[in-house]
Amino acid sequence: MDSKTKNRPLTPPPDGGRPTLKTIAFMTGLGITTVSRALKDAPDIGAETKERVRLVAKQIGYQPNRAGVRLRTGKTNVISLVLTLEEEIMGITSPMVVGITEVLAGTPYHLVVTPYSATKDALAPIRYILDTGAADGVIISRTEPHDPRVALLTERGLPFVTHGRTEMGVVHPYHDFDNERFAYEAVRELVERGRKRLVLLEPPPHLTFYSHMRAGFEHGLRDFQADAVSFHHINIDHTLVEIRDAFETLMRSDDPPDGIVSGSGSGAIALIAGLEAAKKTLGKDADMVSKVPSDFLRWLRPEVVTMYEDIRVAGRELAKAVIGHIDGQPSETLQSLSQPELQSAVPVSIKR
Amino acid sequence: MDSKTKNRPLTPPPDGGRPTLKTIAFMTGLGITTVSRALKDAPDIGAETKERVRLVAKQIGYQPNRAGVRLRTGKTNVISLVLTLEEEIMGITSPMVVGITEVLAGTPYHLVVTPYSATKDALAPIRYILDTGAADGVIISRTEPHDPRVALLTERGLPFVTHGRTEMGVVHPYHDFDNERFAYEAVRELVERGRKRLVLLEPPPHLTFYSHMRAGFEHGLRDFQADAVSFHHINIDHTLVEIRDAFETLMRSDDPPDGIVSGSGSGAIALIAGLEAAKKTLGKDADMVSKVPSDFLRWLRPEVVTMYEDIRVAGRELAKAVIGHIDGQPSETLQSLSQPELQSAVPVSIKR
DNA sequence: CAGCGCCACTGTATCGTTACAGATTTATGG
DNA sequence: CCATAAATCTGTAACGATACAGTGGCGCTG
Repeated sequence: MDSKTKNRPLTPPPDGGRPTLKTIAFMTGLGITTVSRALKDAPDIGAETKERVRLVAKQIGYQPNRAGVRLRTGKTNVISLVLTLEEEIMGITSPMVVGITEVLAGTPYHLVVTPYSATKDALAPIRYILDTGAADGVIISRTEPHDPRVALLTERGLPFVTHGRTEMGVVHPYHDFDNERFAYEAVRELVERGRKRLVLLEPPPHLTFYSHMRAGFEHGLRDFQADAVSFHHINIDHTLVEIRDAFETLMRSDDPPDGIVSGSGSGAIALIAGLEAAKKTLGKDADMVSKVPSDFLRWLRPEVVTMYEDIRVAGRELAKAVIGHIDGQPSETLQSLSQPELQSAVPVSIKR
Repeated sequence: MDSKTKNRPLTPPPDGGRPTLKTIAFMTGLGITTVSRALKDAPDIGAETKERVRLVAKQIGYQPNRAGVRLRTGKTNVISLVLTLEEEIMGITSPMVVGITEVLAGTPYHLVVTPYSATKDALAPIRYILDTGAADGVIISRTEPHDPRVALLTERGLPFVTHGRTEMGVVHPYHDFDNERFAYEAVRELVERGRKRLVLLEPPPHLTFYSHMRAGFEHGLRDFQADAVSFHHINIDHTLVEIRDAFETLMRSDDPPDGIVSGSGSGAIALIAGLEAAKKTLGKDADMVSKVPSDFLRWLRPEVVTMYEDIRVAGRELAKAVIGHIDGQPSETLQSLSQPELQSAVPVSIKR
């Protein structure tokens, strides 16, 4: 056997393991290189050969070895979802993961969940991914107006998408919920119910959507002529107990609010508890509009007006956007905003 | 330069990229093999050499290239969490993922989420992982008494852990919630409140914990002398609307139950809605005990007795168990059962 | 018919790591 | 003083894929 024959595997590949390019090369009598190029539809391979290779590959269920591809090309086929461990509250992660995987299912991408402790450096997981080349694309959430993660990822040229916008003059893919619109419509709803003294349970001030929600709230107050009651010392990142206690105090004060806008579903639960601890009744002494990621509030407290944020759809949009970014589509085309959906009452079935 | 010199890199490695074994070999003047073996603490490397290598590796922040290791050894350093896309209900996935990643954070393992559509074949993702060698270990949930996934994984020798037990005479790692105990204690609670006609919202019959929960329920009925009201045509996998409607019908019947055991938190919500649609009052016409994965029910409906299933802890246990299995620990030592925790009332803060 | 270009295919080297089989040096025993 | 062992280190090949630089055959041109 002369040395020329190395690329054409005359030795059958070990049949115990999974098929490789070598297996197909052996079966078709072609060279490994040819098989590789045939499968990527390269222009210098004959049409009939491609067809044969594809057929054999399909027959034996060939799937490229990820480690081989990754080692040679650097392509990981991994999307990394970077999460705070603390982000679990009200289970926003579940539908998000579901939405993402729904989209990734039709692609070669896998989803890797990369957590970080909120008490530590939010940049740490990003650095890890950059340093080790752990992913082809990254999904991050809880964005800040000047987000160092966005800066770093942009600088290093790693495709990413944010759940939430930034304000740094960098055009990047994002998906966001229209929190401004939400708060504006929430105010409208409350004023339509005759409420005039409104309070907002807002996001923590360092996150971008804080200002969106506040802007919508204040715009609504102006347009519909209502007044704000201050509740700035508390936000949706506080514990339920803290929110409840603070709100009870507020409701017991001389001039309590009669309309409540809650920026989170779990926050709404604490607000309700605080209101009731102050011996007030929801729907009578005050009305509430809340953003919610699920159905529960609507089922248990139908008197709360709920606006649904579909996290599953967000997951889908985010996944599509990172992949788009990886594929080189311009960032401007990878930005989307989802609108709050005013939820109707729980469906009532017709009784026989 | 003679051919002997290939393993000792006299050429400095490309300094643009991340450090490799070659980088360390160049810096220490050692061979690549030596460096590799030094870092794994192999017995044939001198103590002083090991120390030097470790120091340099640490200094330059060396991290093994996962693709290289994976290609050479087959070790992926991946744990795969296999989920139904439909499993999102009541957000069980979130705390689970958090728990798992908490444990994996201290290891070289990454968490990959591998979903499947419940309407399709539950074996498909398992086969994929086996065929492509995509993971070193697998976490599966929603186990059945005779679970084909467990059979396949055992047969093929891939380490795994189940969330839930099986009944197939195969000893394998698992973590489970003691649903029997839960139902038993739930019955006790209800009888102590004077309830005698009890109904169970049970798991779907094909899952293993169906029989656990039923056994506990029936055992409780016997021990505490209460009667069962049939509700077998409905289980926790039905939609909220279906559960509510069926339960409303039951509550409107001639001889409705006065005690309710709910096998799921979201199911409880629908049951409450059904009960109230039948113009009954929770706590008066009937009492309810529910298994819950979160705080919400306790906050919104304090009259429901809740038993907490800590999914985050489950995630931690599952992660520890797969890793243990991978490391060759005997399966018998990797089995755990967590007990229901009767939740106290929502904490009340002391008012000034 | 030499020369050229094109088509279809192939060999080699390489990514980073590790298993394996040496190789070198020094110590030990007879 | 030579053979042997022990201790420590090293080269080669391979995992599976792909970039790159060919190679051989064929037809066409002048």
